[in-house]
Amino acid sequence: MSKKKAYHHGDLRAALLAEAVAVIAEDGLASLSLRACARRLGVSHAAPYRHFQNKDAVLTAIAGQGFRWLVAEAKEAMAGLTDVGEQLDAYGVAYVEFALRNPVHHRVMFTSQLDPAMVDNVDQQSADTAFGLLRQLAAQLPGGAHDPDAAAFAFWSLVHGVSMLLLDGRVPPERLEGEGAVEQLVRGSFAYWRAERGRADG
Amino acid sequence: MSKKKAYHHGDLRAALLAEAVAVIAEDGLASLSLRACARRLGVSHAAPYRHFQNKDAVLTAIAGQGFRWLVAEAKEAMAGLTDVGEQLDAYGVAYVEFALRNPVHHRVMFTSQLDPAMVDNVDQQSADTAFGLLRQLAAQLPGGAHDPDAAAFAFWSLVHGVSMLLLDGRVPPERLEGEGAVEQLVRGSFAYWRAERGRADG
DNA sequence: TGTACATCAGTGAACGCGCGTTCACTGATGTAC
DNA sequence: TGTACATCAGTGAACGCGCGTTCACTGATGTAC
Repeated sequence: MSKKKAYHHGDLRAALLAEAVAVIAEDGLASLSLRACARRLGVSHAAPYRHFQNKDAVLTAIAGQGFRWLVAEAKEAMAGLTDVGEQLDAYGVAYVEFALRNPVHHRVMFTSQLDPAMVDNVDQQSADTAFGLLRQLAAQLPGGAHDPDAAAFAFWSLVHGVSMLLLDGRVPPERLEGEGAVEQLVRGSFAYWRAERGRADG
Repeated sequence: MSKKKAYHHGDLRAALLAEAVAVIAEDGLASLSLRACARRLGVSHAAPYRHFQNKDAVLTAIAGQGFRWLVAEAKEAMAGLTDVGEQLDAYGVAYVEFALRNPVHHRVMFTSQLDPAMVDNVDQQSADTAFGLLRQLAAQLPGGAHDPDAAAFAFWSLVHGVSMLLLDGRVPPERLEGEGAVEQLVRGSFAYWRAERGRADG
């Protein structure tokens, strides 16, 4: 049954995105090719062009998907929390967990040079939302002596840095295993900095 | 005079590294090719193979060069400072400034998947030194309630994150202009976190 | 200072390759009546 | 329920391309005596 090949794929667009992510995970961004994706999906190498304008459009779509997922997961992580500080921290943990769970998306979102002309409106909005959320939370922080932009920037920097270092394997893998290990690591980084108060320069 | 083409280039190895960096800066990592570098240097496309085993070796050499530069610059930035906290902060500022001054190196050092077999010993040492320095400083921090590894990790995360976000253009360029602007931004991030003490979770 | 020779850093032709993209096409699907 | 037709999502051949890498070669350079 499942052997019988339908002429139409069903959802080639989604399948291509997933396959591209898989290829990148296996062989690296540099060796991604639409032809290889098509081949792996048992479809002709011209088929992808029914769904994407070109190769760059596939990468851009992956980035967009990543931003949408990230926003959804961050919101879910914050749901139910009322304290702004706790919400911020939960966002941070969700951010790092998202990156670890979707390393290819994270890579494509942040470290590949995407053609801005290719970016879809909805995706751009999600990207803006991801940062906007942060900025909004920062603005609500009590004792708000901070410029919200600066605070959002500093916060994002830390969680982004934690993500990158973890993805780059700069932390022994055994420290990432087990329930809540990542969360602890992230919260540990927060704690480190907060405990640093009162040092030299103010 | 300078028009007369010498059969021997002089220092093709160094020239190739520089040219590769220039190509990546212009067209992105994906479109780096040794043939293009050779062409731009007015040398046959086989010439690079006198100096590098293959294309990957060029990238690895760029990463190695980056780590050596980073270590040198960090050390210079810390020279003369006696307070460990100040040294750490100076390291952090130097780190970000290095990244902004050498965006391609930073990218290659951290976001390209390099073949570990390719990494030269000296370069590996420099990479280890870059983190080792940090760890060593962290260990000397007064009031050392922290695990030095965790502290080094948290510190590195923040400066790495700041670098990545700046390189990705997530901060309006006008805020990076002018003497000391970057330093202020980095120190501002430190300050944000340090001021965060006493929040919710401990 | 001169010569012989080893070594080094280039050359240019050739290999085989997979890629992105376009095109005219055809089979499948959905819709109006 | 059946038919006609538009539209959609595939196919496969073909294009032109630049790439990485190897090879046998040659011109330049350095060294020993």
